[in-house]
Amino acid sequence: MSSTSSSRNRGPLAPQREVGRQRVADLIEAAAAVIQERGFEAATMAEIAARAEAKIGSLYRFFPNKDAIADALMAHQAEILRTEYDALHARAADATPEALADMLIDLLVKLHPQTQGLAAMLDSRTDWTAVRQRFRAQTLAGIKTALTTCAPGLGDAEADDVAAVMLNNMKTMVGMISKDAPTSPGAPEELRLMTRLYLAAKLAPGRLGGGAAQA
Amino acid sequence: MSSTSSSRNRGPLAPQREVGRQRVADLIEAAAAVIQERGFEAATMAEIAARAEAKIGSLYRFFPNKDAIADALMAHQAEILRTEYDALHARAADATPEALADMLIDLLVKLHPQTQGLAAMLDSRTDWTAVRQRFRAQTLAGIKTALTTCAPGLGDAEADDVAAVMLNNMKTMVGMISKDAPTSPGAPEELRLMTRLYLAAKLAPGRLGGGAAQA
DNA sequence: GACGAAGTTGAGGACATCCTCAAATAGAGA
DNA sequence: TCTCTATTTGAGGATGTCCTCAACTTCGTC
Repeated sequence: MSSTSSSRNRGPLAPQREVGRQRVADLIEAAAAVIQERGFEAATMAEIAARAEAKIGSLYRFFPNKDAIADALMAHQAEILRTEYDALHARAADATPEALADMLIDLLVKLHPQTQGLAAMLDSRTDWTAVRQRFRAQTLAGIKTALTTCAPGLGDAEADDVAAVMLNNMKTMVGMISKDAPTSPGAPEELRLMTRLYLAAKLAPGRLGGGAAQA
Repeated sequence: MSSTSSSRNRGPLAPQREVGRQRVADLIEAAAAVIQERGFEAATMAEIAARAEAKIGSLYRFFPNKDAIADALMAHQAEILRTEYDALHARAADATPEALADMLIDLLVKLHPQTQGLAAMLDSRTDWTAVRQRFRAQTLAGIKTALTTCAPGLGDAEADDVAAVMLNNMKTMVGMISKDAPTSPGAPEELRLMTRLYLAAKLAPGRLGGGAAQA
């Protein structure tokens, strides 16, 4: 019954003094690091506190339980996503499909270091589908806007479909570049090539023969 | 220090009587189901035993610890992969790139139900990178062989790269089709289209204008 | 300096899970 | 039937983690 946990706990208990604000900042940073390394379940409150050079009691002063830490991290990540996609749309207006493909791919790659903690959390908890879907929807909406901004002629349903494919390509690229990924060296460039081919075919049909639109 | 756990425990303790063999089979099946539902960490020995209608002591008679169960499941999955890719290579010889794209995608989709437990395990344990990479390498080799069988002219390093991209496309398709995936309805077909476009460009260049081989 | 609120500390309660083990039972072969 | 071994059973030990709480310290304000 912890599926609604994210609504039960109102993030960190607001600190009132400067020392408290610093504590909370340190704790959040430590939590992100530990969760990224070990996953959410395996990350222990004790280790999070230790990494922030705090005692376990201090951790529990500001975060009533483990889920509250997760909530705080999520709120942080959601804000980052929002601002980044806003910035993207401005540049999507007059871009070629190939350029847009690069922009989208590079965006997630750039965001990756800050988003790693989030990914670790969403991966390690099966019962977080609601939160996961909120993030997914937010990201898909951002991509879709970029797509239709670039190619206003794209149909609505089709834009959804293309956005879904693009999101997966972006995720794949992040996975390939990620630290412990034993991918073959040329794979990222291949992925980029495929993405460009695809977006060109979808957003500027007729330029590449447009072919094979359906089996 | 449980990273070498897979080599410490020699799978299930071999049962000697028919009733024992049935127990082991039931336990493995139950373990696969529970791990798939809850993830490896959250799956408890008690629940696995209960689902197999066995007592906890019976579970520990055949599997000395939790990791032994994981090992048994992995061995099972590896065997499935091996036979399936062998079957694939026979059909890859005289296939168009588009047909090969379909074959590869449909293969993982077909395997998905049996592979779900494996995926759940590899996802929930950070310290399983060695095993994860063994599976990844095995699958990549299978894809690579299919690719070079279909297009003998493909270079060796390039085949590795293309295989990596294809594997990710296959995984993405599985994710899209999977039960709790809120993907837009046309997305799977879009992914298939992209995969076909890409393989055609790589394996039969010159047929689609070959274009944009590099930026 | 005195007061009260904010923040610190760490032992330990509550609970869940992995795993053990000794006694009981079932089944195959002599 | 008798014996020996495979298998079952389930209470409970060992361990680890989340979280509590009451005593203590620090800091801003009057």
